[in-house]
Amino acid sequence: MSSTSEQTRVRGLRRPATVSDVAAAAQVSTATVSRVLNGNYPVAAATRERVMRAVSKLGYAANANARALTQSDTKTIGIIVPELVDPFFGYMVRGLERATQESGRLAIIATTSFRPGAEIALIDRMRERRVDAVIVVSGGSSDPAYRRQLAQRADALAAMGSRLVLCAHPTLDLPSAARSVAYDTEGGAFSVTEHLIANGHRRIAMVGGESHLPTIGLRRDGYLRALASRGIDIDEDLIRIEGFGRDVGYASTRALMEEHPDVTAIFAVNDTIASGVYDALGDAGLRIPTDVSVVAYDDTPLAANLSPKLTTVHVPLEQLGQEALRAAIDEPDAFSRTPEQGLTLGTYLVHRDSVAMPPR
Amino acid sequence: MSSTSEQTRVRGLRRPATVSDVAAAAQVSTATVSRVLNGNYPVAAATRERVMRAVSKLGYAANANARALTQSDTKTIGIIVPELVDPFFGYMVRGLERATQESGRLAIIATTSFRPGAEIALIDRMRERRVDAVIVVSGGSSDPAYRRQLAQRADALAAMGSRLVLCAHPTLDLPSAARSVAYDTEGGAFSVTEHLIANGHRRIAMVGGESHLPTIGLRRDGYLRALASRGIDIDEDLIRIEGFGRDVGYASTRALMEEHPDVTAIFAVNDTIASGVYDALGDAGLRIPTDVSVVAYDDTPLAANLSPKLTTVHVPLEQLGQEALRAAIDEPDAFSRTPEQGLTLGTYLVHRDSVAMPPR
DNA sequence: TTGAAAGCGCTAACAG
DNA sequence: CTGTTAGCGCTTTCAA
Repeated sequence: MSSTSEQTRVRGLRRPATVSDVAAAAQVSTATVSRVLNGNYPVAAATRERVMRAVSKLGYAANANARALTQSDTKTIGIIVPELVDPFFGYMVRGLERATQESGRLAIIATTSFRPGAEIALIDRMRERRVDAVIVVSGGSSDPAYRRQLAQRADALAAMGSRLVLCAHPTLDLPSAARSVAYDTEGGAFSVTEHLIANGHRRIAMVGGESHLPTIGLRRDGYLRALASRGIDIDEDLIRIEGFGRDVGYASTRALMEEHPDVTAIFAVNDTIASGVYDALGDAGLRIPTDVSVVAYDDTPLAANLSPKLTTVHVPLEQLGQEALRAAIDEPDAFSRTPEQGLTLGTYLVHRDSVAMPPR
Repeated sequence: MSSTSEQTRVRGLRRPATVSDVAAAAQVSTATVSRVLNGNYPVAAATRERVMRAVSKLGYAANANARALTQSDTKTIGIIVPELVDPFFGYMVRGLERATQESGRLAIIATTSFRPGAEIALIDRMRERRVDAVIVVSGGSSDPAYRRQLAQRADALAAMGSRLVLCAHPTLDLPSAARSVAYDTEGGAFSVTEHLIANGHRRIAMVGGESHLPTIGLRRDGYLRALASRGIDIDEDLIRIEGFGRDVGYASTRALMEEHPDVTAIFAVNDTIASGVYDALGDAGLRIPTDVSVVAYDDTPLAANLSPKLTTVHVPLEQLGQEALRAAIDEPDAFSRTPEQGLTLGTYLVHRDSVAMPPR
């Protein structure tokens, strides 16, 4: 009881201990304190000992802000993401955050809740913090003005020795210092649609998504290309890009099957939508995959939990995050394996139980 | 093309602009620049104009680290959480992060992946950053040594004008400067069990969780108290606290129903476990709620997506996060509505379709 | 309304 | 091996 340590006894807003305090307590100079703390310079064992004792006695914690002032980096990464709860973003952020900690850094994570303009504003706030890099996950829009702003921020960051990395983000298509780590969105959509066609389907609908989102555009592109490559007519009425969420998947599917009972397969734009599709089909008395086949995109845990288990496109979410961090901190040359526009990770189809041949 | 701005033209690691640069460009002193930027001091309109022009010309972004050195706060909150992808933590972090942004701050978010010891280490790293407060979400353990360390950190933070807030965390039960925001864990478990009993159930099993986690301990306490209060014998063999995850819920339930076919109701320790219970029951040819009733805890979106929709205990996750942030930044007196140990938010039962009277 | 100068806590020459 | 000192970029008295 009587040995309560110094800093716990003195309650209230006292000034935290500084190098000088430690130096005084250990009877050395501040330079010596700095040296033992950073361990990057020879110091006599006895001295070191004395300093360490003082450090723990005073509960000293070096002021990272002061340190940042003299160093070129801050050991901080900025991460901007639309939403944290959604597993699509969640897994990417997980990969990102873990890699950040492994690199000895800490992550400032900020969400935009899809607010337009929020990304740019947050990049600026992170630039003030002098983060080693800022990583913008997905989101964004195809608006040219927005892309121009992003490119401008990329250059501003580069000018101060930092970096902008786009993760699972539509390409900027603009000369800029931004790096980018993406996945093969269009290709995944192509192969999953192709898979349906190979199974004999011709009347294939596409459900879910927001038409202004670049990612969705790419998924549709892949779908269309697959259809076209097999000479199947495009029926625009089978494309129901009417929003996100399970409910939307449900409603769109109910309407779709009512109007087009000849549809034998549905490509849900992501796993969540697919679960709505499942419900709608069930309520309409249609069995999966006997009556209608269903495929989706993302391969979140949900896919394996649906019944029948969902055939879906696997996106290497966590890996995307890891690679984005590498792109953020790697030396320029180490990253040179990705010449210009950046790295693109492959996607692949995970075959499960939601696809069969169409009923006759 | 020719009007490329200054900072975009000069590529490479140039030193970012400073107040002095701006001052020089605007022909004023650094003090004046600081004053217009902070807007907390009268400055002639013309001067202000000149400064602002220089700011945008140079692409100046104030160095937050330097600023932190002269200010008492850093506009940064530290958040430590076991995992981001899990919706239980996800929603809390969402509430936390949003409230943080609304308060004009940015959040450093770090995950522990349940690594023992990681929390303490991360608190220390955040203390170096001089965060305005660090919020530890859930996790933890009932280990006394750990609790002592936490209490010590709480005091160390308080000593430097910061603060430690425990969110949905077991109580420290130790005198310390830590604040705490929790939910009525035991009460929720009590009422959901009580609900089952009121419906006529006597053979009520409990499935899922890790016995060393304090939260699970409290959920079991509520369950036991409800049983005891109605004079129902406790059968330890109906308590299957064998781990987390859907798979565990499945396996435990299969074994349970095999050994105790007289069980008519199952209390799953959370929604995820419940989905495993659902599957197991289904595979065993048992219908919900006709043959066996199921209830759970958390009320994540999953609950409403299961069929039949799951009756579960609602936990105000996002609100918990918001309140934790309030506790983190509120003036001492404003927070005084929570006298000592902190705030406890209520839980309540959400009645859906997974409970019925037991079969005869 | 503006400027000069001190100082926040730390690190990195540069001397000894 | 250790100490002195000069900043890093900003805010803030104190004067003008």
